[in-house]
Amino acid sequence: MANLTRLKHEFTRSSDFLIAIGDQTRQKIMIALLDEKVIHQGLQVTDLVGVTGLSRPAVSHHLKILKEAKIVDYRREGTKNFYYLTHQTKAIDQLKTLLDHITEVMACNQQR
Amino acid sequence: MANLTRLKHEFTRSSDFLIAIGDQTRQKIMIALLDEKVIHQGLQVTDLVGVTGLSRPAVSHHLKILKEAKIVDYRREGTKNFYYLTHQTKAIDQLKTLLDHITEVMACNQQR
DNA sequence: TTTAATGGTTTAAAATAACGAACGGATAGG
DNA sequence: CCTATCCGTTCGTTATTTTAAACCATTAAA
Repeated sequence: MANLTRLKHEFTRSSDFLIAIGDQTRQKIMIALLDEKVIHQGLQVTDLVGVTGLSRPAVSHHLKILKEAKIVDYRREGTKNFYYLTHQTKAIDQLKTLLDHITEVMACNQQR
Repeated sequence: MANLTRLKHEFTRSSDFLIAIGDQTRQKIMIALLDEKVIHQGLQVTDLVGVTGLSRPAVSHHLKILKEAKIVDYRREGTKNFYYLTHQTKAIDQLKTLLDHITEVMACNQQR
């Protein structure tokens, strides 16, 4: 009962995140950002254009979505914007919670 | 290095699942199916039409996507199709693995 | 066999998302 | 001040997704 209401909220809460990370282009961007452990100062939009093979406006568009999903953030330096992953695990944790609850409810149904 | 290659594959592997569960209508369908713990014999398409407020072809379409993502399956009884959640946790587990690895790589970057 | 119920598929329309060309704003360097 | 660099935004186009009307197949019931 309350379980399903909770699930409903958790689905809603994780929707943006799910949509954000479901897209192939955005996955490429995230992987590139995960990769920059050497540089560790963020990647410029121009760099990500190279990674994705898309135009700058397209990349800019995806970065906006990732930014709104709190997955990335950026820092200005002159005219340059350095994008990096917010090292927040909040969205990840919330999604994990959702997945756990789904598993839980399924297991509960399973046994009867 | 190999970490990122692995992540890339895991992203690809979970893509269908992410896209499937990111949609609001499909979330409604899944919640309805999770709810049928009393009946526990599956829900008919007509039932799901009521739940979602959409037309039958639309529901049928979403069920197809959920079916291809191995999230639901169905059983025929005469002219009736009873849809239920495959109680497979494989896709869920794979996604959890992905999330764990992301967290891992992020933590690794964090410390330097 | 005829009629009703159930539901998948095809088709076409509508809504949404993704995309690049062109533009403009801000900053750095000369 | 002028020029170049970097990047977001606007706009119109294209691609993809979502949707329902119409159609067809299957099965059950009369």
